[in-house]
Amino acid sequence: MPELEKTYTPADVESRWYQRWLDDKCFEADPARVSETRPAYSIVIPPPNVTGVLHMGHVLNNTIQDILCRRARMAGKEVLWLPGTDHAGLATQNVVEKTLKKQGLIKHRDDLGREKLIEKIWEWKDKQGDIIIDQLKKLGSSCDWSRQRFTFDEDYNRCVMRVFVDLYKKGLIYRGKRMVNWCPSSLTALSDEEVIMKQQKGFMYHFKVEVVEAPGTWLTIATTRPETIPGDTAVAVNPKDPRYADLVGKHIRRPLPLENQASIRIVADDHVDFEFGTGVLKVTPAHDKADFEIGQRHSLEVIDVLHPNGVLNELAGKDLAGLDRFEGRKKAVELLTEMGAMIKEEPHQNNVGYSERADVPIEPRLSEQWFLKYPSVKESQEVVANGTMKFHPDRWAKVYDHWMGGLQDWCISRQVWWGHRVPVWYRGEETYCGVEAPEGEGWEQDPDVLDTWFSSWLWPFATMGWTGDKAHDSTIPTLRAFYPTTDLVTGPDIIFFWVARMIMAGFEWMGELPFKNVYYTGIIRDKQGRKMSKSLGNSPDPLDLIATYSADALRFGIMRSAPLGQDICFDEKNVELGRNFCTKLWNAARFRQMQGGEVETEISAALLSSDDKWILLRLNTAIAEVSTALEEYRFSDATATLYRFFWSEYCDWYVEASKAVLQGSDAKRKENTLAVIDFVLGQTLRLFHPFLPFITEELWHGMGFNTDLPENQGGKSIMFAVWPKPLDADELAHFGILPEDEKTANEKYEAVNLGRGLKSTFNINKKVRFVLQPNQELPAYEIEVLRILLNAEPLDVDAAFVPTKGTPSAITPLGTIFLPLDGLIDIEAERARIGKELTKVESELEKVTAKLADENFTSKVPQKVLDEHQLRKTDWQEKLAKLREMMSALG
RNA sequence: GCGCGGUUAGCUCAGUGGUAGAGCAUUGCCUUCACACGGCAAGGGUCGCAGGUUCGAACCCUGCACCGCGCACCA
Repeated sequence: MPELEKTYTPADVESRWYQRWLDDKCFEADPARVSETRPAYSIVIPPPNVTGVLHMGHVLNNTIQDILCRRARMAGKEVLWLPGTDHAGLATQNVVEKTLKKQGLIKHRDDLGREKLIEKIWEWKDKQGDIIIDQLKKLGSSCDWSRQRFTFDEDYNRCVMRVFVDLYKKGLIYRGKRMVNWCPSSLTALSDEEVIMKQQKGFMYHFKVEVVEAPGTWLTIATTRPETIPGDTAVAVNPKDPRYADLVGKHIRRPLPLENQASIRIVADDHVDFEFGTGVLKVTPAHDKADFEIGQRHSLEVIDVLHPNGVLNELAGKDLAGLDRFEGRKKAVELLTEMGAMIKEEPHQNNVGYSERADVPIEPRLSEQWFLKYPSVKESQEVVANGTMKFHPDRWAKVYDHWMGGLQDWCISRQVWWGHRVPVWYRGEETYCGVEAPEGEGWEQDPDVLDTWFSSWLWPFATMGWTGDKAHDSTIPTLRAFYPTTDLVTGPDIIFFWVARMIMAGFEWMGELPFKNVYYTGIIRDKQGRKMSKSLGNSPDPLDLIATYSADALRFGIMRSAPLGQDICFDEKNVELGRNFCTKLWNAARFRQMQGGEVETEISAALLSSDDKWILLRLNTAIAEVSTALEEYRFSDATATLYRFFWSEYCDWYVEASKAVLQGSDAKRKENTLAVIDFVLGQTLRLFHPFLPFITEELWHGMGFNTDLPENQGGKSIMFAVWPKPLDADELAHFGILPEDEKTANEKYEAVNLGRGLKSTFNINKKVRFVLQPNQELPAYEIEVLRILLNAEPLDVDAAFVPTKGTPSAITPLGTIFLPLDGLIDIEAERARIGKELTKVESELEKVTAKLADENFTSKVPQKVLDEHQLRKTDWQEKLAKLREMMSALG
């Protein structure tokens, strides 16, 4: 056995092992190895943006995926974790444009033009695009890097084109002039999902307009957007509103623009809520979705008063033209006030749609865009509703179902340059849609590119070689072996953007669901409960954390604080705890090494102590708990079990107890104890490996646990060692372990706790004499363990012990423990201590006695509960009697 | 407005009907030959509020409050 360094140096160890795993191709999946006895397990990574930098969300998400993959490998599965990055259309173009502007190379993208800018972005991608990939490697991610994909690779682009053409031919993709969400900052259309509603504090402006046919009659209109008045082409009232019934069909004079105070119609429309505002709605078909629809119903003119960038145009009139929309609003109020039309402005809270990325209010805008009617909706909705595909936690299924039930056509075209270009060409009146450009002269391709998510939704199969040719695809080994994938791990914030669409795409082009389980992580928040974000600067840099605490520590820390489906309150303390845990593991291994070299013998049933049996039973429990927790995606429960088992049970109790043998003179027993330790440590390292891949690998080899194992079962790497199984009934019988063996040791440990309590109460911090008045026969071994755990010197066992008056004592399952204080007895202190305990026991006894005396209780309760209470009562009674005895002994 | 989640020790959270738990933090003691990134011990909670069901409720039901999120939305 090589000797372990005194201190663990994770930085060296982690980079060394990661390189070794890569060199040995440990992460590479081979479809040919998949068989009935070696099932496939696959995950596709949620591709991070190429512009991305690793943040805590990635850490959480990828640690979970890595745990699932590593656990699957140890369970003997052929594992594919398929990695890659997303070209992230607009986001990436913005980043590169900004960089170029900063470098002073361009003032505007038009300085470069489409081709050149795309070239620049590719250059940037080739240089910077792998940063996040390298960061994922630092975390220990066991992805099959030989299969790394990019959503804008040539192959992938072809997939996107095929899908577009297919949908176009099916009539599901169409082009149309519609009201869309327009981002005046990015100058592109957005999908509904990219618009986030934000509450705004603004003003409601009330202004009056005169009825043309009845001079002197005025209507009051309430609006939040007076700058759009020049675009008004009607006012609307509810047909059932008696106040205005006689005005319908008449006209009012539109106050703006001043040079064109047109007369516009008063129409009746059900959309108008007569309880809101004044019950009179100004209708601006060009700048409001609902108004546009009213306009359609009443054949109103559409007057667009805004430039695409949100600046008012000449149709807004000479006073407003050239002003930004918000400046224009102020100006419009001024103008209305000057002409005496403004009645009042009152503070008003409303919700305004913002562009998710640019964080500016979007404009509803009439424009020509490409739309998609979602395919395979029914199957996709059903597969989740009927539980064939499982969501964890399952409450997200409801959210999904609700969205799927109210699908709106998806605006898929974007007016940016970086992305998959719409595969449609025009020549005069002709339109051509195809994967390749059409033959012949004079064709011009549609300038738009596709929404990034229009490529991401193909990720599970486009990354596996899909071509769309069914006959061919069915022969592709990767697709055959690994599609559908097993688990998807992602955030609930992209359930509509990505998950739902992938499900539909899966059914549409593979005829099958893309994954069987979806695990939704929580959202990482800081200590104050705020979402972690760049702008708040409250997100720690994971790489700093790795540098300070190690990747293992970061993984363990984040898993420990990530309960199923709950947001995560991140605290660096958890990472520190992870680091401490690794140190503990390292030292526990060193302790084993210091006890001697390799053990040749098997564990001998005859030589097992009660402590050995206890730890083997606790290990059994831990294995079962961790395995179940992982199956149910309860990662924080799994780490809690590991922590408890290893730190409290193994280190604090078992290792300390085993010192009785290890420091003793019986070589055979010592050998046997070491064999138990090796067994437990070996199993423990396996259990830990998915969570702490690096230190477990280092110790696996450092302790020589790999030496006698076959190459592919732990000889080469712990990641292929067999996942532990609890000892079954036969094995337990073989070792002579009975369930009650746990109790024997537990009683001993309880006695220790009570003895230590005495010491602490009386402020004894040296080795000191204890006397045990046993209530049963105790083997010498047990006494020695007791002595060591109590740190007693000596521990006398004396059934006939007569304590000096006032000697502190404790009633334990093994008998009464005395702490003789030879002349230092503080009778008052002891009386106070016993008095306190008496009070507690009396009150407990009272409670349980009262319950048992209540016929209402005894007649209705199951026998089991009754027995429990009866037993408890006896226990308290015994304890009470002893305590009284002790009290009276004090005089 | 509709829906979802949360409310348990100072903090982060377990705990789905039968004696209120863990880790961290705090306090005290201990540098004992694996580990001070450690050991041992102690203090600390009317389980958000009000009703109800039950022999018995942190847990089940109803209502309410507060925090967070999602969807929808009226100018």
